[in-house]
Amino acid sequence: MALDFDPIEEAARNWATRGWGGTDVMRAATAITRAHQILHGRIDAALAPLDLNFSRFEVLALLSFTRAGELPMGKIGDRLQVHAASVTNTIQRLEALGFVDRIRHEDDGRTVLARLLPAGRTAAQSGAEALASIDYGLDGLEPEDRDRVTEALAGFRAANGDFA
Amino acid sequence: MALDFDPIEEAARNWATRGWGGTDVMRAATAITRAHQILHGRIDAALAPLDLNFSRFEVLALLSFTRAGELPMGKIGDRLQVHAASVTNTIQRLEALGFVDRIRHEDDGRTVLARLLPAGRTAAQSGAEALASIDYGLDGLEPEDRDRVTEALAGFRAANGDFA
DNA sequence: CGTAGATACTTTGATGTCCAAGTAGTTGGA
DNA sequence: TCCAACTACTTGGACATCAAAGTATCTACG
Repeated sequence: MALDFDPIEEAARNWATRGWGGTDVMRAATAITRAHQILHGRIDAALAPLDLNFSRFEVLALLSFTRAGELPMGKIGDRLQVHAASVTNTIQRLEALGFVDRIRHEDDGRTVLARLLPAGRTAAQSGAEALASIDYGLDGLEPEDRDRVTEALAGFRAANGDFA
Repeated sequence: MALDFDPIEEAARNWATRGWGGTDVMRAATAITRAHQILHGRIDAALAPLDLNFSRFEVLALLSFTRAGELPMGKIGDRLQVHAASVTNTIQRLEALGFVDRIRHEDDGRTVLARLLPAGRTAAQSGAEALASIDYGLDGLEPEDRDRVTEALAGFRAANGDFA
């Protein structure tokens, strides 16, 4: 289904012809969007055999990086920048899969801790290997471009409240 | 809600510590994902007052670039790289808003053409202005970084079947 | 011709995300 | 001590996306 021209350049030409302005940012934004679509598809495909998708893997990876293997729901949302309701949903899936369970916080009755189970730790490890084996979906991005993209976008993220 | 550290660099450190490999691609992929989240949120917010979101705007823009202001549903999906069912859904919304209508193809009874209506053309114009006014969501991305991101990702997209 | 297979689109169902509202527990000031 | 405001999470509803199945139409080949 590949087109025989770059749809972004085509759109940029039309954009400029209409005098719509901001052509360079339009191109960059569209490139990011399309790259994300490709990435997301490849990553989810690689994780599917493990009953994971990217969101679920991110949670398992985050938990496996903590000392106790557990985190409050709210902290997970903060770190992964997703809505609290999405965290609830994701944790419910992981719980059904036997990868995590939920426990009450000792001192604060409002807080629910997601706790990594042995099967979840194994799944995180397998997921990391699966992602490494497909170059994290970035097969085709030249090594020197990887850091360039990372650096260019780091400034953008910082300027937009992603971190201080 | 902003963190006081870069969560990507933090994840990269943990990643490397665990010997999970592919740290540089992980950083690039995560940066693209987060940038996309920020972009998408800003773009949708800018378009919301016009009863549009990014998908709907893309369709209107695409139609406005054609000579006759109409395209088969399938072509729209090809150009925007979205599933046929999503095109059906998006066109139904745009139809309910009075921005497009659907007509039968003269020669092929299977084909449905989405046709831009005057209100839709106006909305596309307004949307383009709204996006230009927020720098297409890329406020904070330095001008010299814009083309750098576009170029770096063009190679990636081409290598992944986006276009020839 | 007639029909099997291809094509174009829609419908249905499963997922995932967000927002807004609801519930439960905590905290600080009168 | 008490209660109003705040915090943490869950629930329900709206939307968007995709996959797979269903419907209608077209085309190619015997």
